[in-house]
Amino acid sequence: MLSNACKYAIRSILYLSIYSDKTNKIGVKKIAEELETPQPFLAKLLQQLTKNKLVSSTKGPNGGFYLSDENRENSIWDIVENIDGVKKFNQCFLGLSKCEDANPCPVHYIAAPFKNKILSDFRDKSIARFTSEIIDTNKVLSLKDYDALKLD
Amino acid sequence: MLSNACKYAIRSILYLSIYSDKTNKIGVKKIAEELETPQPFLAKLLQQLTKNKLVSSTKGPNGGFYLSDENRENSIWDIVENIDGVKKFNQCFLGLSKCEDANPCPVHYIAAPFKNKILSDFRDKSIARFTSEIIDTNKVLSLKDYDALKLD
DNA sequence: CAAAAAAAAGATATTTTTATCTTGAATTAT
DNA sequence: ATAATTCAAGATAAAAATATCTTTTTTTTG
Repeated sequence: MLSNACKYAIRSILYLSIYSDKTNKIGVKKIAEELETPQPFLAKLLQQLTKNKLVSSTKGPNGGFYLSDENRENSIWDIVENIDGVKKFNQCFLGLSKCEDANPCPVHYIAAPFKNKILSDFRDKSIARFTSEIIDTNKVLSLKDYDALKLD
Repeated sequence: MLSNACKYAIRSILYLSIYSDKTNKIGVKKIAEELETPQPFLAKLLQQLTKNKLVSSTKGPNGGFYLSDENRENSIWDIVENIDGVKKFNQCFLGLSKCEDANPCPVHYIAAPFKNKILSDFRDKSIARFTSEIIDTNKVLSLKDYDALKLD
């Protein structure tokens, strides 16, 4: 459904949303370690996300990546669009080119409600809101993170 | 969630379940045309499925692929296991290595019920039963197929 | 039996995804 | 200013998924 790249991107942004701000930037190395993702690959992703205004960055000592208030107004869906494109997400679970209510594949009525739920979760909430719900309901972004939150 | 290969395989077997039997075998060419899948790729897949007893075949004139009664006792899940393996299917929607109720990713409680529903649909029904439900509820396996069913 | 048909097998090719490496540019702290 | 730090950019590499091609084997029909 989502590529690795997209999963990394989503988790990175949520991570930055929780742990960074203008005065507390985080380097790729740290992010990659915390989320247990391949570092150079993540660097490329963050580069792309920065170019597309989903993430902010500054160079130099104490530089790194962070989410600005504007960045936090975006949605998870914006990330998906940016990395995978919407096409991939909308594809039929069994690969039919035009699976819909009128000519549903054998699992259409199971898959469609799920997709709609995910979609509204991804599209209708800002990163800011999404993040506060993560914190409120004790969700995790990585196993390392999980332990960290537990110890808080 | 499922690879193209796996989607092709599932649709092929359902197609064979509907349209073939011991006395009415269908060649790759026909199947690939009907399902709108790449022919040589599908040939390889059917070869593998045949070797693993999920599909039956005979060579020579009037030969081709078909589903035996034994083949129909398998489940869709058997196909998934055979082509993609279970790992892929069970992976966390956001890529966490151990996403579960105890340490859920941000969309775990949306994704998990969906996966369970699909899983029980795939695992707890025989191909035979799955197929009869497809016919009863007018599901489709391809757009060509859709038209064919409409005209029946 | 010969020829044709169709799958089986194995080799190869292409594309996409994932990942890494190297060099350059910007920023900041000293 | 300068050195250290960190991201940016571009090139390259490796792996996986997708797709094709060629040859062989089996079967059937004429």
